[in-house]
Amino acid sequence: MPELPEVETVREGLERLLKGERIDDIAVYHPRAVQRSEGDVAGLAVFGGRTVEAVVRRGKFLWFEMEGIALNFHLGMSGQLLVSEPGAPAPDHPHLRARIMFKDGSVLRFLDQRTFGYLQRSSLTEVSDGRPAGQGTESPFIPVPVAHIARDVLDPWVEVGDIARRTRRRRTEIKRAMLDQTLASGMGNIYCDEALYRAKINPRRKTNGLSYQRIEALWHHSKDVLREALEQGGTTFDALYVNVNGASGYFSRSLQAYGQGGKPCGRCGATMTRIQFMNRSSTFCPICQPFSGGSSSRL
DNA sequence: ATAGCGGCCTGAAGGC
DNA sequence: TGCCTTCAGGCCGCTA
Repeated sequence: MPELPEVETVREGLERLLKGERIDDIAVYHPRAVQRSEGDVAGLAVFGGRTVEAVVRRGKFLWFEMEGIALNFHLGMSGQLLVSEPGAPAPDHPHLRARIMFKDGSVLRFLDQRTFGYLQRSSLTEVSDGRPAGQGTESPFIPVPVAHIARDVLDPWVEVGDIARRTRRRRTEIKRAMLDQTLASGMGNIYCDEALYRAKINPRRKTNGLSYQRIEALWHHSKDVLREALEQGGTTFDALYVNVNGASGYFSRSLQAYGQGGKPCGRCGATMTRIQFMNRSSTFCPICQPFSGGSSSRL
């Protein structure tokens, strides 16, 4: 499951290996790998001869700036981007969805078991605040399909106070708000559970029933969780193999809430509760993260 | 406009 | 042993 830290690791690898290179050709092996792409599969031909000017990320979206247009990627649930340097093999694979061949002989392969991921040709549009559109660029231009996605919590231009104020205006459950990519992007189920655990907030608490201070603290915890995961996960990938690996070190060593249902809480020893929530699971400590009032209303 | 929910997809894991 | 069901979850698009 590539989450924001994994996508940023991939971005850094692609930037290091492919920035400045020119695309020769793109081959597509599965129709679902190209979704909502301008000109459909045939439209990808315009990338031939164009240079990768920047490799940019906002939330879990990743794109190449290519001389006025974007080649935009989303890895979905199971996507991988693998770079083979010139002369190295780039073999077929049962889940191979596309190959991007570069003039220098490099090959970028897109693999995706569950085909939730895709690549697409997109026009660029200017972001309203005029600031750099994402990690990896100074340009304020963003692919049209990404324009509605908010800045992510690791974005240097984002202000936690601003996210907190907009969160508090919502009238919904706090975890729903955290997963809403138009409020702040990049928070998946795993990192939401971890941040809520650290902030001692029940996932079903209402946004308007929490103080500004607690919501602000929650977003600071969110930022910390993502930064720590990035620091740990970013060291496990070598230069030749830009990988996305759900079993990164962070997952096995550091998770305190996600996947811990039935196990004792690391703080108080109570049994961690797992509930169904938004067609997925949500795990929390019933003592540290109570649903109603009590100690949870204080910091 | 906004909130909330269903659908997309396949391999692993568990039950019988 | 083997078949069937359940689960994982980000994002889009539909509905109210």
